Amino acid sequence: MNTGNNSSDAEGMKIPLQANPPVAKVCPHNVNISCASCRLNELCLPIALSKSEVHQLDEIVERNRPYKKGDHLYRQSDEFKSVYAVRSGSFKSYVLSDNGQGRVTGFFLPGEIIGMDGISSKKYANSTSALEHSSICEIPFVQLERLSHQLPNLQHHFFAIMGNEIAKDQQIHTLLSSYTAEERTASFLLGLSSRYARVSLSPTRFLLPMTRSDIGEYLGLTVETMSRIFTALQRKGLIAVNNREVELLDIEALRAIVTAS
Amino acid sequence: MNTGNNSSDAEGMKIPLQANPPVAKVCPHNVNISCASCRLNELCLPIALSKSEVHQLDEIVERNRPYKKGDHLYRQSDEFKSVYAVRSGSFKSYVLSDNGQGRVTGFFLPGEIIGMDGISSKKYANSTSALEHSSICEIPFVQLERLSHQLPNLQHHFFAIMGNEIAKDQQIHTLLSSYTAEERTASFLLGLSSRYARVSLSPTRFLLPMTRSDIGEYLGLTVETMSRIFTALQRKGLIAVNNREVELLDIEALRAIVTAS
DNA sequence: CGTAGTGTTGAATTGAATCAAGTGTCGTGG
DNA sequence: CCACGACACTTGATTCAATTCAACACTACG
Repeated sequence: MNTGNNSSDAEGMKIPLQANPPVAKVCPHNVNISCASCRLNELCLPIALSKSEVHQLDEIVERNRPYKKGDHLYRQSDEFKSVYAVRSGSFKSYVLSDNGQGRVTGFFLPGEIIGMDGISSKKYANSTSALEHSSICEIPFVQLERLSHQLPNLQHHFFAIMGNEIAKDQQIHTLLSSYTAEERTASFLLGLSSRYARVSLSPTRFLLPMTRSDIGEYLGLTVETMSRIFTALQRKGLIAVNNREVELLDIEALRAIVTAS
Repeated sequence: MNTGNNSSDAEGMKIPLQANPPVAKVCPHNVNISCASCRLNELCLPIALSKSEVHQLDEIVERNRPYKKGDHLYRQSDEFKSVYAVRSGSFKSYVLSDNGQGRVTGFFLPGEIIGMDGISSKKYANSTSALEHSSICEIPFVQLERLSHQLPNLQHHFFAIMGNEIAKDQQIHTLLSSYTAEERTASFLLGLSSRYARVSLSPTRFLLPMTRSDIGEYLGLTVETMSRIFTALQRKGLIAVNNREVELLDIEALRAIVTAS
């Protein structure tokens, strides 16, 4: 009910769209992996938990089969049931405005938590779908709360995760309310860069899992503007773009653009 | 250290800037009031707590003396120590951009919680100051965490408060990324309206505690645009404005503006 | 191989910013 | 209690960044 239409392509072996594939030999979409052995456990929910605590967390985590591009984790106003941790691939959250066009509210990379907007109203405030072949750990919220009550470390950490989300959202508020198109784009690219770095992927070369249109909706700009800015940044020698492939050639200069504001 | 320069005007008896003063006879800035007897306890942290639980919460709440207009609760990158519940008056959070000009990231009315952006980084991400003579309950976060661990109700409720903040921030993301100046303003006024209603003040007549410039910074618009939009909405007969005094004359029409997007 | 989705580029348009010049309001100190 | 100064707000003229409209190129996938 709250999960979208998964594909039947459960054994998909497609190489992930990351420029630098992870070192681990296991398929990143592998369903049979515990929190304890997950290469993301240092960044995800298990952070700061002891071995036995991680084991308890493991018990409540549901590892769904992989999601195909476009599959939904949940849809706007579905009943809130779980939060999700991205194990591989990437997702976008979006809302549909009354006139039909969507607005992207967030992108999620491995190790990041999805769905916290539904906690208070008991309904998800947006829809979330996979941008590519991806896999997810689902954490039923009632059980997460119960376990948090038992494990102060987990409670502390989940407060921190939510606080971080709040801080990030406020940065975006500032970005949208005062940055130019170029500043927004530079900031977005730098943000992606550090998020890829966090999961040990190259911070300077990566594939964008989302379309220009998605980025534009996220940054409050049109596709055309996105395209023009990418071209402009490339002409200035700050980045190299080829379709979804991006290379950041001059991080300092990009940072200077953002800070200029 | 983390609190700004409070004034010595502890016994200030000024009538609060609300259009409809609260029914309670006690001074709304009164320092000596317990959570149990606070008229906001149905909307604030004590929600859903039992009598004895409220009593325990009471023990950790610090009721500082009132803040004068402009006094700071904390400043950007101060060490995170507490979250704050507004008891009376109002506050704004803002960040200063490198070129010196500020961007307002939030307004806070009675019963609302301030400071959650500092939880994860252990530093406040913005500065927060009083917009008028105001009073606050300070809740040291370490103790709030400890108590949440003991009281599942409190843990649950604080998760909900944070989730609500996240959902709200995402709505603003959408607003900033796709609404026109008029839509933003209408949405802002309707938002204020329901927040005043929540604390039993008139949803149609209220005084704005913040300047046009504050609103503009919050909505990503200039003061001049704010002024023009207010005038335009007034000419259309949707609102009546006189300085800080606002009356919403046609809520449905305002809603229609917002939904039009 | 064809088609739908994605991306690019150009020209015209426009909503809001900027620049500029005021008036109104409030709190303070003389 | 009034006068002063600082700040808050308004209104108009002009500019500009980004959107819109339009046409086309690329790619990827069934």
